[in-house]
Order: sequence, then C-alpha cells, then structure tokens
Amino acid sequence: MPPEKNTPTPAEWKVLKLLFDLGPSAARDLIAAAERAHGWSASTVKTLLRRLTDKGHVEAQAVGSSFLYRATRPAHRAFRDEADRLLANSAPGALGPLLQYLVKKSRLSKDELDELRALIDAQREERER
Amino acid sequence: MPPEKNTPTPAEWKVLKLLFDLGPSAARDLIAAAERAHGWSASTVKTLLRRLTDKGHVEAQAVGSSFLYRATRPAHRAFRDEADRLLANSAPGALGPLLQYLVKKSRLSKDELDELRALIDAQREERER
DNA sequence: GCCACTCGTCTACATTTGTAGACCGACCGA
DNA sequence: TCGGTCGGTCTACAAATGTAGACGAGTGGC
Repeated sequence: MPPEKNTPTPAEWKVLKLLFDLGPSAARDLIAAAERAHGWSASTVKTLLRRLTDKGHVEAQAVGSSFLYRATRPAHRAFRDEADRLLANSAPGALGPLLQYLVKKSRLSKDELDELRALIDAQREERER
Repeated sequence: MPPEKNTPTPAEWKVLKLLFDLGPSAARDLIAAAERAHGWSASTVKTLLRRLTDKGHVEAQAVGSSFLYRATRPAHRAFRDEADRLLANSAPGALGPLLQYLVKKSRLSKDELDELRALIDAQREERER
C-alpha cells in the first residue's frame, strides 16, 4: 500500500496534471492554465489546490507572502498508483488483452518499444525456469 | 469516445467486478458475495445495482418475479475504458515506464507474453517505415 | 391458505466532490 | 500614501456517492 491514501478525484487530477506539466508553479500560473484548459474560475482552482494539499498530493512551499505549489510525488509515481488501482480491479484473464490494448494505443517510440521488449524477454526467461 | 458515459464509481466497480467474477447472477448471490467481500448490507448492494443499471453498466433481465443481473459490456471492455482514462491523464514521456511497470507487475503467462511480444515487434516494424 | 423469506422500490442521510463567491491582508506602482 | 491586484482562507451549496433502513408484493414450502 503506498503512503498516499486519499487518491485524487478526477477534478483534482486535472490540477495535478497541470502541475506536472508546468512544474512547481505559483497560483497565478495554475489558475491561468486551468482557466484555459477547463474554463474554471480562480476560486475553483484554489479550492482544489487546498484539497490536494490537505490530502498530501501537493505541497505548498511558502515563498514571500504566497506559495509555490509542487507535487509531492513525481508524475510517474502518481500514474503508477493509478495503474495499481487498475490492476487491482482487473480479472486475471483480462490482463493480457488489456496490456496489448495499451501498448497498441500508446504509440511508444522505438526506444521505448525496445526496452519493453527486453523486459518481456526477461519475463519469458523466467517462465522457462 | 465509448458509448458508456457515466463511468462507475469505485463502489459500483466493486459490484461490477463481482458480476464479472460470478457471471450473470441473481440478487441473492451478488448480495452474498458483496457481504463476504466488503461487508456490505443487502440494501447497499441493491442501491449500487440500481445505479449501475441506471447508468447502463448492468442490465437486469426479468426472470420470473425477479431479475438476472448481467454486465452490459464484457469485462475487457470495461477495463479498457478504465485504461483509457489512465492514458488520457498520462504525460507522453511517462508512458513507457508505466507500461514497463504494468508488464512487470502483472505476471502474464508465457502465452500472453508471446502475444505481447509479437505485437511489439509489429509496432517496431512500423517505426522502421 | 398461511408464513417466512426474497426481491425490488422508496426514502434517507452523512460525506465527498464540483464549482464558486466573499472577504481580507500583503504588495506594487503611481 | 492610496488604490488596485494577487493570493489565501472561509463559506456555500448543489450534485454525486456511500451506506442503509422500511415497506410491500410474490412465492415456495407446509
């Protein structure tokens, strides 16, 4: 079980994603981005930011009289947690097709494909033994 | 965009998963399973079942004076929709590692690994051209 | 024919989520 | 120094969600 307990809600995820994209940011930038991306009002973003910090997904570092917001865990960790939730639900047999679908859809670069293939080969080895 | 709009809530997912595991079932079995799995009362399961049918995830086929509940879409489709939500959030660069993590963690069978590998090879081909 | 039991429907209610206004203090430019 | 602006906190409130009791109709067994 990861330390993160309250997973972000969908709306919170959107803010989190903005934070990942922008990197540590001041409120004004997040608000602007959210306005552009989702048409949200400033208040909405502020509330979500507060809830995210309450839940521990975001950290508000005091800078002068305001804050610099940053995600407490790197993007890949956050996505991994999401992926875990997916696995937790998935039935055993359904996993293969699911991964195939993901690989197909996610249009990895050649390098990424190579890495993935290497990983798969390694796993196949294991199955041999 | 899949036809399914209102995605199931976490609690609804749990019921859906039971349905996938048990196959089309009568209320009593679902209730029993949910009681065992989550300690839920009968009412709770009934409500979730109703909401699932409202949302179109579950279909209640009249049999005698009661219903036989079945998922409207096969498990793999449902999981696929979940996976799509994951992809929708994920940043481009993060995808490779994410898939690696999934493959590693999901302990596929040899056959599944083979299929996945074949798929990857096909994708690599494409990258060539 | 009566009764316990099942089911499905209605209703309920606390909590969480989505969305946002009001207000207040700090800071900056004029 | 005065007024605007920016950011943060408080408060609000409708909708969705989690969880469940109450009730009434059908039914299988006796």
